[in-house]
Amino acid sequence: MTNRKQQREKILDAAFEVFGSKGYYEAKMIDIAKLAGVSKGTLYLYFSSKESLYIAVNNRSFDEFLYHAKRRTDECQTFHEKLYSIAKHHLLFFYETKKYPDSFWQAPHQMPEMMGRLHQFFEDYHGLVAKLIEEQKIKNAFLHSKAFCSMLNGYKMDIVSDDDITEEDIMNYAEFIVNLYIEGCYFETQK
Amino acid sequence: MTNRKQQREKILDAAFEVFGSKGYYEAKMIDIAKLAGVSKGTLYLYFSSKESLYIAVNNRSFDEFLYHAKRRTDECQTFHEKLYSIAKHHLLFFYETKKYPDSFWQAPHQMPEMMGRLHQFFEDYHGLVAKLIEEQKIKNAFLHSKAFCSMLNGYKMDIVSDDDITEEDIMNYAEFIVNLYIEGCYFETQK
Amino acid sequence: MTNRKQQREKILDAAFEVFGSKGYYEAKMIDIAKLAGVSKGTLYLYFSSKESLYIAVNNRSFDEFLYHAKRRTDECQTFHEKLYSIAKHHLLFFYETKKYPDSFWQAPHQMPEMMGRLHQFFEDYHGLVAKLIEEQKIKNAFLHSKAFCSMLNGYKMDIVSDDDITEEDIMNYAEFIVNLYIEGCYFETQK
Amino acid sequence: MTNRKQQREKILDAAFEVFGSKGYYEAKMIDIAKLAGVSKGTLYLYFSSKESLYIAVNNRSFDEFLYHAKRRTDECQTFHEKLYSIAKHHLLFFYETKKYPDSFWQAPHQMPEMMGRLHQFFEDYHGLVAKLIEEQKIKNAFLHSKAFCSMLNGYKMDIVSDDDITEEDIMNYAEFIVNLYIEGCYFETQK
DNA sequence: AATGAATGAGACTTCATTCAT
DNA sequence: TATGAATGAAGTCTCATTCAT
Repeated sequence: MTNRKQQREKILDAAFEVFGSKGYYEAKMIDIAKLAGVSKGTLYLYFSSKESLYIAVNNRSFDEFLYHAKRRTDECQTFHEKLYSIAKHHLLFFYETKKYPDSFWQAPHQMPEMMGRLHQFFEDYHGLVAKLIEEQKIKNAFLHSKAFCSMLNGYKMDIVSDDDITEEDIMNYAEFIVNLYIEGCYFETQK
Repeated sequence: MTNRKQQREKILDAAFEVFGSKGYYEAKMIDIAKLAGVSKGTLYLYFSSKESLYIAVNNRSFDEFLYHAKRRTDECQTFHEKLYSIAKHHLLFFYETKKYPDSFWQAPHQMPEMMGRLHQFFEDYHGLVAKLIEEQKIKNAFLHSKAFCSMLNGYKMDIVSDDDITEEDIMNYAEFIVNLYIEGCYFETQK
Repeated sequence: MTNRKQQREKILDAAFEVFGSKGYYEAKMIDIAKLAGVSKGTLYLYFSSKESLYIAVNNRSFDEFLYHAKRRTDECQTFHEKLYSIAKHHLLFFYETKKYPDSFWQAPHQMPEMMGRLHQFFEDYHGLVAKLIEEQKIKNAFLHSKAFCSMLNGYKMDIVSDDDITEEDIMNYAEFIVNLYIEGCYFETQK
Repeated sequence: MTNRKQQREKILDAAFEVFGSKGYYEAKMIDIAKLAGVSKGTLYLYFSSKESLYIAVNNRSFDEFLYHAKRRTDECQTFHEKLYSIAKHHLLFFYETKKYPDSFWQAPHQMPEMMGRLHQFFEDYHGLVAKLIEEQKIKNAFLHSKAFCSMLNGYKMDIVSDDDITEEDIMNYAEFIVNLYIEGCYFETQK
């Protein structure tokens, strides 16, 4: 039924919040159940274990992230614009989910399935970005993609822990990183 | 006694291994004790709790990392060389401790003291790098530092999960990142 | 559910036995669980900690004791009868629960909540007795009450440790104390 | 050596304080050692176990109490005076050691040797008092003694928990109890 | 005689998961 | 389908006691 699907989504939403704000180990099934407005037992009707619920949450998150990343770059024309759309999307994701900082692409060790899925996500994400870079005839596009995305990642902690940060700051960050990546470190310096 | 200090180090070494390979939550005090060759109770003679042991391990790790990072850049002359020494040191740290991937500067949530210490470490590290950058008359040196170091961080996963990676690969990575940072994305491209 | 209340009572009963016969510190949660026929974890569904279970046991005991003490004195007419009903009730409580000698109104130190509750119990009990005494126009009724009840308490150890004591002995004790309290030490002596 | 005896006393003093203020179970050997100014190991050179130290502390306390009780009654003439000296001594003991309320003649269950010793103490104490009572040709002197001493015990909690109580209050209590015991409950009432 | 580092049994408590209703 | 009471394995931490120095 669509009802079953709705219930599943409700649980995933709750799990996203709880896993995201507490981390996998501090998150308790009972908290997720309460937040979803169902009983503990019901969680197990939809997901076979805490771990599989965690993986499902992440999968949904990954898919959504990639879907929007792709859609937005497709709407852009120039290389600069495309990179900028990636950067914005990436940083805004941090900004919009800053209440759930543990939801950011980390896998608890000793959880091989999740590790694999995480790898695949990065593969896909970097593949997306690498394609943009390749179009510029730049070699080692995958390496470039990792470098570029890593710079974005590096601002996560700032975004998460700075309470006063604004959406405008995010845009400036994004612009800064794109310029730095394209032109190198002296881009703001008078020659 | 020097003996007491040795014992403490022995425990810290064991804790580094276990926390580093399993992560905070999957690490068990009994495993640390066994690896250190002492009893469970002894751990508590040196550290008041699992959490404080974890923090002590990280503190030692941070201090050592910063100490060497500083020493090595001091031995270099040019800007390029200095950045390269940072990059090498950073990536080699990942490489040498790849068996303990969870030892890389992550703080479990809900552990405020550790979070604070982690912040301070990054502050110190970025301060170190920012000084190098400032000497080049580059503005927003702290932002630059975060971008540069984040690129280094971005290769962590590759280093950790690629079994065939060599020390030479590390050097090439380092060189690549320094060039990318200084010259921008077209540095290998023929104009 | 009535079931939930029954389960709670079952646990309280078991806890009364174990705490009562071993004392707070020697009592083990696992023993209480076994005696109640439930698992360790179940105890914590009904009581948040060993300490709170202990307090709950005592509260129930206090309430019951006071309830019956009051009911029985209300059925009596003369001062002598009323005191005698108190004395009987008090000593019979010792007699009937002699297998659980640690259940007698002691609070482990370092347990402030329990200490407070114990105080309140004595306040209530002495208030009950003091009212009887006041009706006799006797001054300092609270002091009298403490003296009277203390005499009863003084026989606890005899009752608990003497295996051959009978219910008749208890009655004689009670009668003795009432007479001693009312008439003074020469009540059995020929002038 | 006398030195050995001094050391022993020092430990007993410390143990009295710690056991007395925390109770047997909450008292830690390390605290006793620290307070005595010796090491943990040293405790075991003088006492074979925590339990035997506890018993030794109590034994010393019992002996001292009885010694003084006896000496003081011997100095009195009349029955009233003798009872009053007992009452004063008993209540002043509570008063002077009110910082160590757990030192008052309680034996943790599951400690048979201590239970036995406690019994013997009461036997001795009541024997002392019973002799005074017997001299008055009162029958059942032992029962009387228990009643009398129990009344004294009953004020322990007041003495311990009332911070503002004075030595004069103690004397009044003592006088009150002696009168009550001798004359009965109407002793202050106008006939 | 004195120390104090080391031990390890054992206690309380948590929580993912199950299953009767 | 949904519940939530019950389970019990497992983990952290304590502390009396020992023993090499």
